[in-house]
Amino acid sequence: MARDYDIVDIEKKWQERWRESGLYEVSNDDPRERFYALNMYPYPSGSAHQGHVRNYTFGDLVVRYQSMKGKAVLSPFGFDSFGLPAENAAIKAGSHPRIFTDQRMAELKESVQRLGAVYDWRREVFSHDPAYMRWSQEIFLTFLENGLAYRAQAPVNWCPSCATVLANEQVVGDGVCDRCGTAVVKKDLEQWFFRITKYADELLESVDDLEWPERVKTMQRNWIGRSEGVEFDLPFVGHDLALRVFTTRPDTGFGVTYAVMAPEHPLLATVTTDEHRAAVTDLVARARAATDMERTASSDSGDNLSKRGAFTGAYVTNPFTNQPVPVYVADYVLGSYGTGAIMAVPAEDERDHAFALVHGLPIIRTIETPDGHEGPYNGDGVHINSGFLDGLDVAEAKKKAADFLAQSANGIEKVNFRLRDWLVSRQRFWGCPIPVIYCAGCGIVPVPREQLPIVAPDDVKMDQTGQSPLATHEPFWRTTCPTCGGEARRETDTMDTFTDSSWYFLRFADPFTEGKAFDPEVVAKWMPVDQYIGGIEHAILHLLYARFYMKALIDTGLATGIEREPFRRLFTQGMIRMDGAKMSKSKGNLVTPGQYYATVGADGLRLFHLFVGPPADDVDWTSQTDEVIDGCGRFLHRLYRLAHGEGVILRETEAEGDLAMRRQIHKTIAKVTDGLDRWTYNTSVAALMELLNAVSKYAREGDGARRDIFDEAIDTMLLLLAPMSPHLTSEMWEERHGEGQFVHAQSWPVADPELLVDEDVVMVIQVAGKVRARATVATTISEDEAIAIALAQPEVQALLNGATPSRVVARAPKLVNIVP
RNA sequence: GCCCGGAUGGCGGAAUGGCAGACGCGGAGGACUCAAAAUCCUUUGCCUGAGAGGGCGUGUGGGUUCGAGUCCCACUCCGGGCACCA
Repeated sequence: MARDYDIVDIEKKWQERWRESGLYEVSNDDPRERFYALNMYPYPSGSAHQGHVRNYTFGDLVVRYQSMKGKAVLSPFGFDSFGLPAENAAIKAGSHPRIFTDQRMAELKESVQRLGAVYDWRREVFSHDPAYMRWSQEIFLTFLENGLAYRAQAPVNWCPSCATVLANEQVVGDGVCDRCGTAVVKKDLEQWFFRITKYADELLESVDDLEWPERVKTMQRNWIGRSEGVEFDLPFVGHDLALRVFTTRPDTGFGVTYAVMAPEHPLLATVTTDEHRAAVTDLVARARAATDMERTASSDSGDNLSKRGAFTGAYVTNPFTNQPVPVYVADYVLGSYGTGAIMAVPAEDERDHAFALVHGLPIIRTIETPDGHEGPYNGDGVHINSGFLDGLDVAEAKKKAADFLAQSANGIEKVNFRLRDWLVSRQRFWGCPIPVIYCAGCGIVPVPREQLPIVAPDDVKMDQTGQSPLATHEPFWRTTCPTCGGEARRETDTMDTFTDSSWYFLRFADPFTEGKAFDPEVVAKWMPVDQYIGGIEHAILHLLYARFYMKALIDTGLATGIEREPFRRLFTQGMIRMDGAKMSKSKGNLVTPGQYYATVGADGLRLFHLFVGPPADDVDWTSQTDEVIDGCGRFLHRLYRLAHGEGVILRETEAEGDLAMRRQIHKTIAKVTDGLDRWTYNTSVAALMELLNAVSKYAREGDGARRDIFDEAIDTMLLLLAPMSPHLTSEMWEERHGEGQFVHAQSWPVADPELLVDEDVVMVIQVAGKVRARATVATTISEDEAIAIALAQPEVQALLNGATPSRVVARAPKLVNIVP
């Protein structure tokens, strides 16, 4: 047997070479066409698992492929290093989150390097680096100055047992505290918000232009949730007040038989009559105490609903009918959406219908239902019982009703969004401190920029039952007002870690500039990200927040001359699953990559992840998986042995089969390239396997291979495989072309168009759509010639039995279909 | 409930409206070996047939087409997202 290789040695050697050579360091003034490839900012969770391997295999393939295509590729790496897991681990161990985080960052970094993924490590960024925090905080201040950050009272998650505020992520399962299991309730606290709703329209509209997976785009659209309707007044009977409501169905106004206020509605106490006050107060108290789960539970049992609504004793006048209708309070109406009150149309709205049944409220149909329809109907139809709207369809009636409300009830057409402003305050320690100071005299005072970054001290007790850990550290929060010099108090909340991951890609583009977050000119050179790669779990929040940041940074002048969308193309990879569950550390079903490095190497494991199926699909890790991984390793060994001439017969003379071999080489170039461009990596790998099979046959059987064609075949395979399995291809390329030759520094091969077209082709001859014969014909054959050949086939003659075909379809040179 | 995906051999999967099942895994048989591993070769959708061959076949039922895994309509099941947002 020909000599074989030691994959562990080879991978070690090349990983060192790549580190030393700086092959993937890219300068900001590189004149080549730019390409920004980016994997999503990872949370440093320690050694890489298969999900990481998959993610970074795809990312590294893009980097090396685009680089071989002659682009200046920006390939940075960093860590989303703030966050709860480190804080919780530190509390448990009586340690500091930084210790955990730094260690886990080192582990993940080591893992991606062991995989052979290459980055420009000079650009490394991590969220808890004071040099990064400085700019995270400055961006906050800029948002504050521009009215994009504001402070407001908001209901937060409160654990009565721990007496502390919880971040959303700490509320688990059925709305209970993840520490003690107590039901979480809402409590109003002053919180910081980012005004993301200012961009709701733009965030929604520009989704259309993104080259993103359709389902991610849909999820973004649903989350933003735009709806058009009318806002108008329902005047209270006996008060000089009106209940303002929002509806998308003004056309159903004649069917309004009651109105509903949210428990949080500011007018509720005023309009409630004394007779009903006790019941209303009771309901409001229970709504506030209810967990989100209870309140939004969609169990439409009448029992449940009856508890959740109460009559206020008040009436409003329906402007359509001029009749009074009762006003209820119910927690199925949200204080935070629309006007916090609705007109209820039980005949045409499911929720109103269910509520009306329980409370014995009248139901008046205003739209003719299809035959046999029962229950609420929200489809199109002709209006009935609707005065001036009778006979109109929904679209016509909406328009007319909106006009009517504009004249008679202060109606205005209004667009509402499901999207709320982004609550960024977190009562946690391991995050970026919010850089403001509270002064009794001056109010909210931004920390002067020259005092940034505000970094939390190390000696903070995190395991507190109270509010933010930083609030227990007096030397931190006690300060003086930068404006008046008086006693003041620092903000002790930290920012949501999603703020850190909302601009890191800009810092990657320019981590070198001192004195600002980034140089807008440099950033404009690299942005937008050409290929963003990550998990589907970030389909909504991270991507939405980063999109918002980009727009806000442009509008506040921090970024200029740059596209308003940060990520031009997005690819979301599938999950790794085992026994139906997502493979994850918390589920304890990890299959670590380490065990494969000794057998098939990182190269073989990478090849497996590319080959196992379409990159976007989930991967089921089964009992067969190890065999498939071995198969990928086997392919690499077969290539190596063939290249080293095992069983190969070489000749200088020409022979039959030479041209066919060259054709297949060039067809493979086209196929692999197409697969890489279309993210169908599994087919690219398959094409390489096919080529290897063919070359093996060509070189080992009969007359053997012409030397130059054999070399062309091997070199082409190495080039095409280089982005997938970079170590072995590097080693083999160096063996073949000499010390100092990098396969990844070569140009990506280009298929010769003349070799993509065959001289002869097998034409399929069908009778009535079934294949009955085949004939080898020239590619240039005419339709008439094709038909003549087809009709001459004995199989065709037999089936036609002398009859004249009723129809003959020719698609020369591929197919002729004869219809008897 | 609404929205988005998906369904192809024993398995992962391939296939511009034109030979369904490329490629790989697994299986079967063989070569090499004292033997095994490794490697190599042959074979492998299902039914039928000794064989040549024939028939069937891409979740179900219709449709368009000379021709449908692919396009259209209706449905079933599976996965995911959203869900009192008026």
